[in-house]
Formats: sequence, C-alpha cells, structure tokens
Amino acid sequence: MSRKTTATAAKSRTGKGARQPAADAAKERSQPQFAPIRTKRVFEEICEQVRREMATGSLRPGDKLPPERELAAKLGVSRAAVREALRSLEIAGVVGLQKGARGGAFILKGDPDLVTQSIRDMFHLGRISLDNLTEARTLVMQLAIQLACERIRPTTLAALERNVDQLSMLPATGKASERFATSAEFYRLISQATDNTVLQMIVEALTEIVLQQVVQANIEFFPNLVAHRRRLVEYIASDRVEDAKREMTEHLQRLRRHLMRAERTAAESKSTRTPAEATSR
Amino acid sequence: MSRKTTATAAKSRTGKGARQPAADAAKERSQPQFAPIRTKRVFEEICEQVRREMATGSLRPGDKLPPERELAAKLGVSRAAVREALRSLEIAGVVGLQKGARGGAFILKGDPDLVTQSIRDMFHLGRISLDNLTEARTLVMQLAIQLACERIRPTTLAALERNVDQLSMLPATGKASERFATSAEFYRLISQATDNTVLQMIVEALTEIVLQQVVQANIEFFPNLVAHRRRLVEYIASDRVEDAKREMTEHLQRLRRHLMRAERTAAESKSTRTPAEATSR
DNA sequence: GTTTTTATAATGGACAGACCATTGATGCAT
DNA sequence: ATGCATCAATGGTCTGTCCATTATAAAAAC
Repeated sequence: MSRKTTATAAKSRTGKGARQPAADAAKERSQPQFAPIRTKRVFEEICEQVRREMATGSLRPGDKLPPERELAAKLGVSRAAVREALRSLEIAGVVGLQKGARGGAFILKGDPDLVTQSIRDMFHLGRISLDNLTEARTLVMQLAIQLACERIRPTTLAALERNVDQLSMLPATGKASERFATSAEFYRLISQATDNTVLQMIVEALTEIVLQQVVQANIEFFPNLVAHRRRLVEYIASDRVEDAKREMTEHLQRLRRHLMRAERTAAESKSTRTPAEATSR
Repeated sequence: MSRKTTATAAKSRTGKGARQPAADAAKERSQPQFAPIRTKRVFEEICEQVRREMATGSLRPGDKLPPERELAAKLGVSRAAVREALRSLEIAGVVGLQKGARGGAFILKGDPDLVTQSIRDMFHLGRISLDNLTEARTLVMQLAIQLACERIRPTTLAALERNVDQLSMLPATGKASERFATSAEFYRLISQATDNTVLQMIVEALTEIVLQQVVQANIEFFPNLVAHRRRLVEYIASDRVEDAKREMTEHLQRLRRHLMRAERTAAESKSTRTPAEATSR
C-alpha cells in the first residue's frame, strides 16, 4: 500500500510534495538521490500494484478484483482514481469490466490487438515510416513462410486454398473492403500455420496496417494476384521453402513499391494543411 | 459529435438506450441491423474522435487539445468522462498531459514501449508461452543480424565493441541487473543498426521480456558469453552474414533451452498456489 | 532599466457524494 | 415448474469543490 491506509484520513493527500508533517520528511531525507522529479499519480501506483500481482502469479486470468468502492476504501483513495486506474488496465487489455450485480473487474489474458493498435498509432503519428513498415513486413513474412512450410496442417492448408478460391471470385463485384478482408484472412492463416503466437501477432499487426494503406491508396487490383497466391499455396503445400519465400518476397516488394509511389503522389497533392489547435469540430 | 451538443442539456444522457424523444428513435429505425448490442461508453466515443482526427491528419504531434473543462462543455459530457478518455489516450501513448497554465493534452508521437508492455502482459497472463517467445526472438534476431550486416555504421560498430568490453569487465562484480542492462544495450545497438524502426521495436520488446526471465531464472553466467559476442561483432564488422546469423542463432537457441529447463523445474517446485479473489494484499 | 519577487490565472489531479442503468438473484404469484 | 416483480450490487456518469503546479504578468527591489 505505502499510503496512509487509515481510509478515513483521505484528506490532504494529493500532492505529498510540500507541507508534510514528520514521517514523510524523514523518508525523503533518507534518499539523497535527485533523479525522480516525476511525481507519480495515484492511478499509476494502483496499476503497478495490479501488474505486480499479475507478474508474480497472485492474479491470474479469471480472477476478480474487488468492486471499485471497496478498492477505493482499501487503498484510501477516491473512486475516481480507482476508475482511472481500471480504465488504464482495461485499455491495456489486462482487465475487463462488467456491469451489474456479480460484475466487477476481471483479469483477462491480454489483447493481441493492442500490438496492432500501438504500432498503428505510431505509424499515423509519423514515428514509423511506410518504408520501414513495409520492409519489416516483407522480412517477417519470410520467417512466417518458413515456419508455415514446416508446420502447416492439412486443415489450414485447405482453408488457404478456399481463401484463394474466394478471392478469385471477388474481383467481379470489386468491393475494396471485401478484398481487404480476404487478404487479411490469407495472411492470418499463414501466420496461424507457424504455430507461434508471437509471430502471429506481429504478422497480424503489420498486415492490417499495410492493408489499410492499400485500401486508402486505392491501389489498382493486381490482375495476377490470384495466380501469385495459388503458386504460394502450392509451394507451401509441397514444402518448397525457398520457392515460397521468393514468391512471397517478390509480391510484397512489388506492393511496397506501389505504396511508396502512392505516398509520394499523395504528399505532392496536399502540400498544405489546416493549422489546427483542434477543438474537435 | 453525434451527441446533443447543446452543452447545457447535459442532463439525462447516460444510457441513451431507452426513453428517447423523436430524432434518435427515427435514426435507430433507419438501421434494421441487430449487431451492436455493445453500448458504447462516453469516453470511448471521445477517444475515437481524437483518433479519427489523428488518422486524417487534422491532429498532429505537438498539437494541443482544448483543456478538460472546455472539452467537457463542448462535448456536453462531464469532466470525469473527458478525463477517462484522456487517460486512455495517455496510456495508449497518443497524448501527454501537462499541468499548469498553458498546460493541457498534447498529441505525442506514440510510445514504442507500449508494444513491449502489451506483449509482456500477454506473456505474464499466459497467452504467450516462453517457448513461442524465445523462438520468435531467435527468428527475428536473424533478420536483425542480416540487416545490421548490410547497414551498420562505424559509430554503431564501435559502440558494440565498447559494449562487449564493458561486459567483459563485469562478471567480477557480478551484479545481475548490470548484466541485464549491458545485454539489453547490446541487442538495442544491433537493432539500431538495421535502420528499421519497426524491427527495432520488435527486437526491443522480445529482448526485454526474455532478459527479464533470464534474470528471474537466475541462469548461471555463460562463461563464453564474451567470446560469443566478440565473434558476433567481428562477423558483423566483416559482413560475414551467414556466420553472424549462425553465431546469433546458436546462442539464442542455447539460451532458449536453458530457460525452458528453468521453467520446467520452477513449475515442478510450486505446483500449488493461493486461491486468489485478490484484495491486493 | 534590469532583475527579482510576488500575485494571478489557467489547468491537470484528486476528492466527495449523488443518481442512473444494468444485471443477477431472490422470492412471490400463477 | 414457470413466469414475473422486486431488490441489491456494481459500473457509468454527473456535479461541484479543492489542491498543486506552472507560466505569465505585475510589482517591487536593485
């Protein structure tokens, strides 16, 4: 806890930086270090406590945290602070909140989408370049293909073939969103074949972000996309690792060039922008 | 906005599921779909608005959002709701909050640590196995080594050599945390040499989590670790890609076996555990 | 005139107390 | 048994208040 714990004495404990009686002053004097200017906020400390119990195994998926009110009382903080902490953990995919009687905060197993989300954010905010993103995707897919060749199972292989069939019948209607979904599924199946959840998540993240760009850039449909995918699946099926890697890499590099060109032209067209200080509409 | 916007009419707008006058009822009748049972919470809608403006480029790093009070008024919601939204965005690394006059919520460039954080959470919560984690690390490092061989610059190479020197003088004192830091730095330098931020983040994430496990498992110090690293750096310096990849892979696989063995013995010792319903201490 | 000090206002951080909506359980009536 | 009404637990939200921190402006000191 490290806080007062007296629960009723929840007054005047916000800043803790100045005007403190004896105990705290002594505690601060015992650390002549200068480093941590950063005053931790209440909700952060709560989050850390939960994460600690998670790492040591005291808290496991399915466990329930005490209700907000109770937790607030136990920690000697306001319910709002507890809520902000729970909000953080929820956003982090660590807990899920359920309303109603018998509701509460339950420990989850984490959320793979978060990896995608955070990488996407960094991409949108300019910390990650399209060039780096597509390159990384090309490289990671080489790994995925390699493992997939070794480990793919008949059912997944069949699903891949079905997926390509589905794609082959799609261009007639020509919906971009459907192509998106089908392609995403294709890569997801390959990543599943690797039998490695970490690789799956990485592939998923990179694929989704790049594909989103493909849709936005309105890239013309590759006429030989179906043929490419068929070859790829065939190579995987017959365990021709090097052929499969080459097929995949060539395709992704071609897509990469397309995207980079699209980005260049897009940058040229809208060279100006509204100045912002956004009040959100 | 999609909400009332009248700002003063912030009453009775919590549930929105029942007891709505005319306009909303008509809007709902126009969508005979059944899907979205999930009633979105206020703060989620606020987050989405911000993210939308981010993706379209209306909000860019450095821009400032309106102060909490103003934002609450504009959106016709309470300040607490706005705070929860900002909290979410802050946790997501999208905004940073600054106190004081001229403070506020500023758009950031995202936080690479989030990738590490989310993967770590999933690992701790059992969604990712140590086996998958170490395998992925082995594979990804192959990519990193490959790119590093091609792209490393003299300064980074020198830093790598210095890092190994530092490591060679460390075992005398024998602090585990220092070994951790030095090793983490070693891998960070290699990943930096790839000149690919995405790969950097992935390597950083996997390395940190695995290294943390190494510390906890109290693995005995590899007596030939320094020799291994020297060889590796030498291979990178002389662009012997295959040798470097082999050197790296062999080391990581050996470490992997050690960790897996440690995990097995740890599981055997503590087969029981406290039943939880954790009240956090 | 310049520097230092002191107020002031803006803004995030935290708290208290309240009300509503949802949900599961419990008991009553059919 | 089945269905319905009631109730209590719990998250979601609102309102209002106060505190701590910070930059800027005003005032005082030099």
